[in-house]
Amino acid sequence: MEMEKEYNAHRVEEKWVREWRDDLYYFDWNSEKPHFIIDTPPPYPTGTFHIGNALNWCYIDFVARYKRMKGYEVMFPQGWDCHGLPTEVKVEELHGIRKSDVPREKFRELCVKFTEENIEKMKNTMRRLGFSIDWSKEYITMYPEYYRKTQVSFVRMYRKGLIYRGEHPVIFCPRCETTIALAEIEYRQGKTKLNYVEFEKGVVIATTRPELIPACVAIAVHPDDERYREMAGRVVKVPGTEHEVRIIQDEEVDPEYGTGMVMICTFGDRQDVRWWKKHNLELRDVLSRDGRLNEKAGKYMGLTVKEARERILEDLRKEGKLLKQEEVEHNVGVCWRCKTPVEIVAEKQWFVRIERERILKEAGRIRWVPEHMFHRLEGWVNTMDWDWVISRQRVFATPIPVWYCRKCGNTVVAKEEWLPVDPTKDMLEEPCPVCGGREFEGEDDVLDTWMDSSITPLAITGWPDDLKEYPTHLRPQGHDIIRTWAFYTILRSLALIDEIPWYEIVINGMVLGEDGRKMSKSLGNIITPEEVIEKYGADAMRQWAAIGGVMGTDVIFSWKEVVSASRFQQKFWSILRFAMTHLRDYRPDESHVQLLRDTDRWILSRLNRLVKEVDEAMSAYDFARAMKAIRGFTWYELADDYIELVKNRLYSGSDDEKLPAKYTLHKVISALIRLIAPITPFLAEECWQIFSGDGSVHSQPYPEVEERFIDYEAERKGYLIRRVVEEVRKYKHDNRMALNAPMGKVSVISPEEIDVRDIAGALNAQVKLARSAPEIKTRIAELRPRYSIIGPMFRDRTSAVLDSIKKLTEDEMLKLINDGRITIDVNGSEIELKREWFDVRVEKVVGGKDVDVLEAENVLIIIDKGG
RNA sequence: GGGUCCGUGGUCUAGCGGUUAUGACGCCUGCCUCACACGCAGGAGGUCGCCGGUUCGAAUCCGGCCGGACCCA
Repeated sequence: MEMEKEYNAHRVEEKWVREWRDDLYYFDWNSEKPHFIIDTPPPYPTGTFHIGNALNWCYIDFVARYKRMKGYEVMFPQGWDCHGLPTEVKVEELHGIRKSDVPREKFRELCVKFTEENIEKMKNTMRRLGFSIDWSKEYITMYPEYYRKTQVSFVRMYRKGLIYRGEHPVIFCPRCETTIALAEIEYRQGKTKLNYVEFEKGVVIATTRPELIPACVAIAVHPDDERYREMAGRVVKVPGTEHEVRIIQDEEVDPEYGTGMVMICTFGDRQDVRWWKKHNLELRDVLSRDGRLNEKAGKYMGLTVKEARERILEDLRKEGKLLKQEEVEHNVGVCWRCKTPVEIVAEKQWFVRIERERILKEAGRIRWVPEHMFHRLEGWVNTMDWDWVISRQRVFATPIPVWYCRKCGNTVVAKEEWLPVDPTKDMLEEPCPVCGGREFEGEDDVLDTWMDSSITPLAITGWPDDLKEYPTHLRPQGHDIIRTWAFYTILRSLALIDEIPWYEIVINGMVLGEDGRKMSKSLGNIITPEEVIEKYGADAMRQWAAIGGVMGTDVIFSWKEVVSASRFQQKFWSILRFAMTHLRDYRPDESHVQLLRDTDRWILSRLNRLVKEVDEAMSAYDFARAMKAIRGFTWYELADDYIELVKNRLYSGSDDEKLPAKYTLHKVISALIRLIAPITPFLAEECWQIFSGDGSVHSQPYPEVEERFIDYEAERKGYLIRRVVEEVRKYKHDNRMALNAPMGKVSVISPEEIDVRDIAGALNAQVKLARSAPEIKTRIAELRPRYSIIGPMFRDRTSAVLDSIKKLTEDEMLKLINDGRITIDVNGSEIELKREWFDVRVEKVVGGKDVDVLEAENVLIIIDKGG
């Protein structure tokens, strides 16, 4: 097969997308190989697989392909976390309806159809990127076979007392008209007015939320605050209302803020909730879920929060009770989906109990990569003071499998064998176990989407019917969802089966735009995977992902990196193209090992150390190190040096000279193709077909380190050979000679025996090796101690030793060089110095005028200019 | 306000106790040398954020300061 000069990434990649069969990646529970199960993130099917997803999946795919080649049976499933408000909103827009305009069931169907289409779109991108997903393990949370599992998890946790229904303040998003969990709040910084409001003479509170004055249930001051000490216990009237509140004391009041007098209302913020609970205060829930004040707000009833704010301030001003307003910085909690400021309301909701100590203790048993990401979880768990609200007032979600008896109000939770159910349409067959009533109200709240996605490791391992293996091996995810997905999954796994969900969790960073900022529409710095593929192909993009950064850190998208990645592919292709002209008919034969020359042994040693390094880096999820090592070796050692050195031998050497070079080239190419396979699967496959044609590269074993080839002496010799060639090339360059210009006779004077065959080939010169050069006198110009040797050897005596070295005479230095050692006196004690502790720079006195002398390391190169 | 991570040539980055600080991109010079001009061979460019401390020796360890990012209140 003729290889084209240019590597055509698009043609190659599209070909393999078509030709690879899905069953190449099927996971088999019955396989004898050690299993490696990855609990992959189920993305939200928005219809676009964005570049952040791409980074995450590249990492997963590197691991999956690497582990497969290392002999593991790898499960790389793919799920879709379908439920949730964004889809509801999209569907409403798409059909120009409100969800209440059509029957619940009909609306759900529209959402399902919409989601299915989005999944299809995203799958195409994922296939094009070459991810080795086991599509037979795909799960979709909106389908009954999955959400049945969510419902089973609900029922089991309810029976264990870990889920309860109760009245407690919860975060509420007026825009989404639903409760949300603490984890779903974001904070936005902004400016607002701090209002000084006089309740009575001497009782002036400072508040940023005057609209909640009707919800005031107490006034608090710091117990040590001299100003208000005698006021504690007093009862004051709340302006604009008929009710009265008491002044109480609490250490958490900040005397410095405002007047040092704070109004507690139900509820302005989470601090209010804490005070309300601690002091057992009355509940004045003036805010309804439509975002308007209710009858408890008296004359302000029916106003929105914003309107109420204006009206109340106006009234206060009229009465002269608004003493002053000042601008302050404050943080407002907003809904993470729609960025609307959230409110706190108290309502009957379903909750999951949070066992903080247990979760932290168990989470500590999981290996976190990078380690410090565990602190994120720790920090989050330690600030959670409420349980997890799991009921949502939405439609497109897993139904809560519960009914309420119309007669006695008893709560009936479904039995497992009834699941899946939808209590809004499935009626209960059995009578109420308490009163025997037959009339029930189905729960029409639904479950938080995280209830679906927090059981993914269980779902993929067969729970609840047939749990095959647990914990899973790896959870790869972004640091943005530590407090949600990671946290909830750990919680649920412990709650349901008393086991951690995974042995290991690796946390990746976010993708930033080329300007180093978060990608966003408004900044216009969004890059899509599609445009990267279109310009440079999937492998180039995957290389960017690999090399972009260390696990856990954010990665800046960079076209430059993508371009240099595609250049590397061309380089790799060219190397293969060269190699194949010599390997076409070559069959590797162990008898060729004895013919290996210094350059061959050098590159083989380097290759095997490369395999070791890349293997270690891959297993530590350090893809950047792996990729950099591969690139560096391929480009700067194999291509620039080894190939340049052996070219002459391959083109015009004898068989005994050619065969070891071919043997070496074969080894190196075979290993390299397999090393790059997890990162650039398309390039690797194409190259493997040309090189070997023996099955898919993705079914090959990972290269093994062959210890017999690791040879530091060969590496030193190889290094010397490269240095000699480098020096002479520089000489040719400086003398404006073409690099391949013939140059007559060259003598290499080396203290060590090195093979000059390839030096001669690379320089286009006759090269002879000599051990000594009697016609050249040398003078020691500099004797530089190697601190890395001398320091550790002499420790605190180093300075003294160095001083004595400085005092060495020329003769003593010569003796050291010629004999390899010399004994000197250091503060009265005898110390033997050795040749190898020094770097030596010599100046030479040349005998004949027609000779140039170069030096590399300890080697002299004498160029016969008469040539 | 608390926590975490991070400040290395113009830009990005490796190194995290021991020679003259790694590499890439960009820049300059020369070369179409039979794998590759998406290339080859050379070259210029750095007070390793600042100040102290530990040490024979600090980009590297410790403390403080300055600056940035993220997470949380």
